[in-house]
Amino acid sequence: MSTLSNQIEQYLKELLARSQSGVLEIKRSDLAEAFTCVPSQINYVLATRFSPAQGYMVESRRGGGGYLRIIRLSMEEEPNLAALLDSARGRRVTGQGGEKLLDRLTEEEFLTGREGMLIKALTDDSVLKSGLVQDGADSEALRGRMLNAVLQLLLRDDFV
Amino acid sequence: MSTLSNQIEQYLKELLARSQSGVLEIKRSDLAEAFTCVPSQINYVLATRFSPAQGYMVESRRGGGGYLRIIRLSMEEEPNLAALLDSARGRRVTGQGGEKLLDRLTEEEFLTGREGMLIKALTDDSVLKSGLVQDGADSEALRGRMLNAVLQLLLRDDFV
DNA sequence: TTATATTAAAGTCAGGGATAGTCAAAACTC
DNA sequence: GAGTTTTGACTATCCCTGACTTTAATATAA
Repeated sequence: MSTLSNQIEQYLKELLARSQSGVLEIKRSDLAEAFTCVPSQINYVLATRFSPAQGYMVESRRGGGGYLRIIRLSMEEEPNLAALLDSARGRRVTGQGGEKLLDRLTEEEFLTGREGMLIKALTDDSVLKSGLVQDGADSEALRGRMLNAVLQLLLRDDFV
Repeated sequence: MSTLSNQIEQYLKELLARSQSGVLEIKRSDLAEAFTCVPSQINYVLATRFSPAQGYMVESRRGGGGYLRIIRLSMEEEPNLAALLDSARGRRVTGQGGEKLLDRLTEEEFLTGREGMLIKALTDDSVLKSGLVQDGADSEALRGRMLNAVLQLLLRDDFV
């Protein structure tokens, strides 16, 4: 009844649930062989069912000794962060808006003072807008992606 | 899980950690025999994991009585950090290059593990290269400016 | 003693193997 | 027919090997 993609999804989520650390490492080729499908099928499953919006993120490595690493995000444990991530998805963020968010994250102790300063420095207009005209154009979109990456990282189960 | 290269890397780093002087001298042929591989495998490991950018220097000698000498470069003193900043000014930095630099700054304890992870996430290709920007070139210039900003911040007297 | 040959290292580089990623077309489901 | 799933051809990245080159020490010859 269930599609192959659903089966693979269930299998991965079961392994992940058992894993305790919230991290699952597996070889794409093994997985594909176990389910008798082409390897790229796995990428489809990951893309459609293990996105950050769905509470997961995926890292990987190619070449000999390559792997997939699926990481669970603590959406339930940190509803405030999860809500922020959700509302920030795909948003452009101004310099001021970014500072506000970072101050808030620092105040609520999701970030240390140093971390807040570092991220502010990295997301400052003086860094994102180079002398070149074109770069500056969508610096706010870039800042949005950057802050999104921060929120995602803070939600990682294995981020201590 | 681990590739041969990883194992050799770990082995060498362990020996290096045990040697108080930060210098390790070893014969390439012995090492290759110990790990049952061709000698040139060792060169691959040295090139990919013990580069100057990663905080190591390798000297060697051919012929009878030849050897490899791996030297751990320490950044204990601030002048070295300043020198790093100087050499990085205006430079474009690849994703790989950025990761290596951040790993090193973390290992030398200029950054905490969390800070390193945060900055890696912020300077990742997936963040810097939007779907809209075709030019990978620009993302490397941007990464250079970002890492420069990190180094500058680390050098500030009032940055605790 | 000097020159040459031999032996014992390490270096380089190109190619093949092992993975994973991308994308568009075909196949399937509702 | 629209949306979803599945497939496979092509690409990117990392690892490992072997043939060939270079350098240094030692042995041998003149």
